This record gives sequence, structure tokens and C-alpha cells, in this order.
Amino acid sequence: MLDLRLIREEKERVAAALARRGDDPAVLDRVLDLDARRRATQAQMDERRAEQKRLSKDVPQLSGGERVETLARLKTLSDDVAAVEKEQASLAAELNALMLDIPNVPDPTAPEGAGDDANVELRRWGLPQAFEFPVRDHVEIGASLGIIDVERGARTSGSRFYYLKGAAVLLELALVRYALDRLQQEGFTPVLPPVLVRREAMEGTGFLPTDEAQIYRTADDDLYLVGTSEVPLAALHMGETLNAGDLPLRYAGISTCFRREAGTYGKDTRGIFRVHQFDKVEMFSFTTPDTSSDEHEFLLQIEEWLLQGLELPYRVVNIAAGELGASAAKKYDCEAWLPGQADYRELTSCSNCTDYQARRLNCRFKGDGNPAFVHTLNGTAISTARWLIALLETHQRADGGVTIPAALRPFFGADHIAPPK
RNA sequence: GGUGGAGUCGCGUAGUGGCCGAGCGCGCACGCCUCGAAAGCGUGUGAGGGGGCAACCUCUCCGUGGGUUCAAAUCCCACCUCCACCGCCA
Repeated sequence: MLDLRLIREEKERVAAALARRGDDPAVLDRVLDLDARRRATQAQMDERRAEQKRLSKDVPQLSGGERVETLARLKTLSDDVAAVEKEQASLAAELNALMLDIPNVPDPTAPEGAGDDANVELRRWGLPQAFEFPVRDHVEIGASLGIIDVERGARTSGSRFYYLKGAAVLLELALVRYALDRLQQEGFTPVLPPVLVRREAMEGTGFLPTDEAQIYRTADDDLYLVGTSEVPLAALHMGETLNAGDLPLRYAGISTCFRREAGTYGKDTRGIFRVHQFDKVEMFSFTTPDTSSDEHEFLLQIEEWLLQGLELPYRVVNIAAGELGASAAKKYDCEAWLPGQADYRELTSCSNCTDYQARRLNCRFKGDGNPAFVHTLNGTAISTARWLIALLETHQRADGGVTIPAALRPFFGADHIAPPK
């Protein structure tokens, strides 16, 4: 949610920002019109209510004709207030619905344009390895080792579902511990959050109403399955006023993530690159406004450490304004080289949502001055399906086994996955 | 799933239709007192919206949302959360 005052005072700036995202700024005129009308009715309502309060104070002391007369006047006034209040409420509701749909203002350093080709590559780390044998992708590797079963996953639950077995399970758990260990060193508190959440949490984080089609909803209880633990982590301090001295608050959420992937039928259909269910360790920070930009770089730094530790070549991409999610002002993706696809693909994503989520969640902090909205940031530490792909494909061996990078061995318990017999 | 009880300004409590648009205690802040401190005394003590250059004025908020009424913390309805007991499951 944007600050209404910002739209009132700097409409042109906000209009330019929406244009950068490829959105129609015309909505701002409707917002301002509704806002002006809402404030006018608010003033009317306040005035009449003040009058009503003044008069009704005397009622207990009055008697006889005077009392009857005053009550009659108050009745009229009361009806009047009710009418204006109704109008005010409907204007406010209409305004709020519009505001919920307006995305965050992109950061000046987010690149111009829309589409993947508008994203700007910032740097590369590592070199895509040259293999001395025919490279296999994770589907082949997973099937031959008997550790990823896509066919039976589809039989049980439909396409984009899968079974992980044996070494893949241990690898996944090792990845989680690997990330968690590092994050604890950096001051993140591990959290196992609820994965079914109320509508307020989805709305507060900006996934609703915008991404309704991507979210699973339970039929009987009106709860939503989270697509990332960003949602319950952001909602952790919903409605709270935090102490400035406690910031930044850093959490590492571990959860299964559910995504409908509606509208992606032809895309990434092979293997477990784009799936309805995966597990993820997510970083989430609550900061003051003046430190969020540094925190964003910090989260990116951690993502790079984690990738480098696993010897996965990658590049860092600054996402274009037109490609940003509704809540993000700025976003970095780390794309690792996947030998099976011979391309860099997204493994992590980290966003600075500034005060956009905080305003929706009503999450503030208080220092010396008045309470102000916090800034929220989120970033992938590791997501299991895609990191598994990167590991299996990057560290595959000629004999069909897979080498486990040194940093992961203490958590995996072995230095390689044995080739199939 | 059922029955009963509860949710008040940081904490604890008062409050069954107008003198509560919220009292008291604790806590906290400032001041007085003191060599200093404690105690004591005094003053203050939330958030949000609207208006004004400003001092200031005004409205909203007693779990949430509706309703009754000229008037609701107080009455009615629904929901949320917590507690207790019963049933069921682990």
C-alpha cells in the first residue's frame, strides 16, 4: 500500500513510477477524486457528530416539552449523521480497494523496461564447467539414481508434483541445515511458521488481491496455503509497534511452499524446476527505513555466500521495474548455471518492499519520535527443488554419481552420491 | 464437535444506557525535596484521521464487525482469541 499523502502531494512522481512498471497511472486520478470526496464527507460527519454530542449532553437535565423537542432534533441529527457516515464508509471502501491494487513505487536503481531482457546483469561468479562426458539433466540423473520420481508424483497428485527419495531427501535436509547454520551465525532466528494463513496475511504481504490465481485456498475454512514463508514471517509482527532498538529483526523461515503456477502450462514442464510444492529457507528482515537499502545488499551477500559455498556458478541480476512483484521496490535474483538447460536460471530472489507491506500489515516501530512504518525485506536462502537441480547437474560425474561440495558434506554425511549399480 | 467463562489506555484492575468520549494502582517520564539516593509530593503519560503558518480545534478507537437508541465499554447478533470442563483424535 502506498501512502495516500504521497499521491496527494507528489502525484506526478507516483504516476511516473507506475508508468515504469507498465501500469496505467490514470488510477491515481480516481484515487484523488475519491480521497477528496471522502475527506469532505468526513468533515461533514465530524461537524455533525460534534453538534450531536453537545446537544445530547443536556438531555438528562431536560424535562417536559423541552426534552421532547430536543429529542426530536437529535433524532433528525442522528439520521443525518448515519446518512453521511454511510456515504463516507462506502467512499472509504472504494478507495481502499483501489489502493490495495496499486503496486509499490520502484526504486530509482531498478532498471527501466519490462521483460527478462530488460533485467540488468550485475556480475558473474564462477565459470560454467566443461564436461568431458555427455551432460545429463536432473531428470535423468534423478531417475537413474532412483531419487527423483516425477512420473509417480504426477500419478498421485498431477503434473508438477514429484517424489524425492533416498539421497535426494538427505541432500534436501543437508541444504536446509547448511543454510540455517550460516543464517544463525548472521543473527537470523529460525522459524517454523504456519503454512495455512488467513486472508489478512495474504493481503498484508501484497499477494492478494494481485496474485489470487497463484494461490491455493482451502474450500471449507477460507485459509490460504502460502507460496513462501515470507507471508507468515511478515505477518509475525502484524499490527505491532516494534522497538526501534530491536531492529533489525531477522528471521529464517523454513517451510513448504505451494504454488498453483496457473498460466504456465507450456513452461518449464520438464522435471522439478517449476513445481506446485517445494521447501524453502527464507530470510526475512524488519528494518528502519534508513537501513533497508543496506539490508537488501546484505541479504544478497548471504545468497551469494551460500551459492559460492556449494560451488555453483551464478550471475546476479537487477530486476527491471516492469518485472517487479507488486510489493517490491527493488529485486535481485541470483541465477545459477544449470548444465541441463545450458542457461542461467533463477535460484534465489531478494526484494526490498520498503514500507509497502508494513503499511498493509500495520507494522510500525517507535524510537524517539512518532511511530513510523518499518521496512520489510525478503530473500531466498535456499529453495530445495531448484538447488537440488543445480547441485545434481553441476556436480554430476562420468560414472553417474554426484560429488557433494565440501561445505555440504558435514550436513550430508558423505562426500558423494554413489553411482547406480 | 459440545458446554461454560473471559477479552477495558504498557501491566493489573474499576466500570450493567447519559456525572466513564474512560477512574484507580503499578510502571514510565519530568519536576520538587536531598550532599546523593530511596521514600514522599506534584505534573504528565497511547494510536490514527481531518482542519490550521502556529498555539490549537475536532472526529474515531474499551478484541473485530454489524445492530438497537437522541445517546453504547455497558443491551442484542455474528466472528476472532484465550481459559476451564466434556467428547473425539494423536
